[in-house]
Amino acid sequence: MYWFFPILTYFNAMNTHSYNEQELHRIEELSSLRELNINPYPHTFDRTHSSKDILVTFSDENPEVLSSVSVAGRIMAIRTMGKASFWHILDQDGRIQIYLKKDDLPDMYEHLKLFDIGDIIGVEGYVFRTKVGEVSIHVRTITLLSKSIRMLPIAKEEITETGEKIVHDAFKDKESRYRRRYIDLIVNNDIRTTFIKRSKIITAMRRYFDERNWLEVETPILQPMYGGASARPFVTHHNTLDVDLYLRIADELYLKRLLVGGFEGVYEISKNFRNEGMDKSHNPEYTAMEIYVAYKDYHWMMEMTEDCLNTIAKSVNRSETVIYDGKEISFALPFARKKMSELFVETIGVNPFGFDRAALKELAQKHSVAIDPAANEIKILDEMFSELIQPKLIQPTFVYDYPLEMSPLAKSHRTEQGVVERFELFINGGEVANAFSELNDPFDQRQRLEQQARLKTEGDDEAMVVDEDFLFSLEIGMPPAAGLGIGIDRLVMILTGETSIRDVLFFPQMRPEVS
RNA sequence: GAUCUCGUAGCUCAGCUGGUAGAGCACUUGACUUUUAAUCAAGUGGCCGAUGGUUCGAAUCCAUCCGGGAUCACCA
Repeated sequence: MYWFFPILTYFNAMNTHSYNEQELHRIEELSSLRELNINPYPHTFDRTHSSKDILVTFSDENPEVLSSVSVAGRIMAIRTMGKASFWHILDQDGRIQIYLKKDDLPDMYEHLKLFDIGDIIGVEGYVFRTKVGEVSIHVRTITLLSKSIRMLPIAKEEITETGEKIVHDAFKDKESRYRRRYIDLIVNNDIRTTFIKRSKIITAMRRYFDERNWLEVETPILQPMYGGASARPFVTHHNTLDVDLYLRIADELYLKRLLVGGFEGVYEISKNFRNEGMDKSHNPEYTAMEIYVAYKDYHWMMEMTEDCLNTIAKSVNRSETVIYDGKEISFALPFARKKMSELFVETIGVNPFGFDRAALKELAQKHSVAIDPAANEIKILDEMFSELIQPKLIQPTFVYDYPLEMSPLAKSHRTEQGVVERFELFINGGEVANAFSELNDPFDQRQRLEQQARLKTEGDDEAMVVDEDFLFSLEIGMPPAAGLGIGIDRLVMILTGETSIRDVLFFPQMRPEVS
């Protein structure tokens, strides 16, 4: 049947894209393959091993253990020496060399010129070690599994005498890598391991919570009213209901409703959306983990947080330390704990909690912190903290006991006035986690939200809105509880050593390309 | 949003104060039955991000725009 699919058939399906000369040549190869009765897109292939399986299993003493293996992967290098060829194929675990010899592939060898870098193939053969010492597969049968039409940017890897790996002509243009991440993943081995580690971090976190019988739940992304954080939302529209809906900025208020509903430990790993700027540590959609545990407070949560992160770090890095941005970060227990007010005293010699606006402005000026003239007390305080103190918090540090006005969903401190039971975890000067003893007094919560609503009418477009149903749920009664949010992307950045959030997201947000 | 910087072949990059678009890899053809950045020989391949301007002449100079990166501002 295949000979009824000449190249003209393909032209009908390829009008929308432009092909260069090399790509047109590959499309011609498709026709040649079909004329030879070689299906360029078969349905399955049975593998016995991955590349890594073979490399770790092979032994020179007992090579016959691997006398018949089947491996599949993408052709990454072709070195033809007349009647014999050495290729490298890449599967999820890495590369392995295959050896193709004309004598052993009498029917296929001459057709191998129809195979290109980028094609996915399956091979069957026996494993041996070449003269030069590379464990390789001596191929008995080769099967085309997917013909590649587009050029792959091929980097060449050189192993120096000292064993150092040099990559020549690596695919490194950031824009192309982000826009065509699938190519990046094929070609740049490091980024693949980063994403594998990202997955393992999330798995380790989930395992930690599941082992403690906390329930993973899902709450709405499309919300009639947004809340749980201070941020500007995305707005969308539901046609049938004819209402505007918001993409969630946090899942806090829904998870607390579940505590009201009787669940005693719930968590969600959620995509959140914030309609704000983008930079090395902000993407419009990002992943957060929020967890709420009944009958606990923020002291307990601090211990759980450090233990959880310590467990994850050890699990994915096999080490309590990681080098980040040239600094050694240690996840060893316990993490440092600093009261926010004490940090102020340590840094500027005074605790500014409770200062009026004029006094705060003067203090900010004294320490050269630029302040928006319209900023209220809390914004000035916040600004001073993030300018003067936050950059110094390199090792994991819990900062706790925040000013009440900064934290409308946190419970008032049991002994201190004007302070809430809240902590944030900072690593390398960046905020990684945020937690409180959750406010469950419905009257206090109403006052705080109404204060937020006033700020909103005064022009603070990140202030929260009053969610009456949430308040109603608190009136039904929420148990005392501790809540924690962790920025997953930032945690992944630190544990993988990546300094841009775009390098821990498969598909970071980009401006659309104009065609 | 502001400033700086980049955009040349599929990839990585040269291209100087304006004068016929270059290299390596990749690709094509040929040689080579244990190579590994394989090698050797000969080739193909470009709207020089886009649009205007200056000029006899623009990849190069100028302006605007479009994308990216970095820094800053806002935020997690």
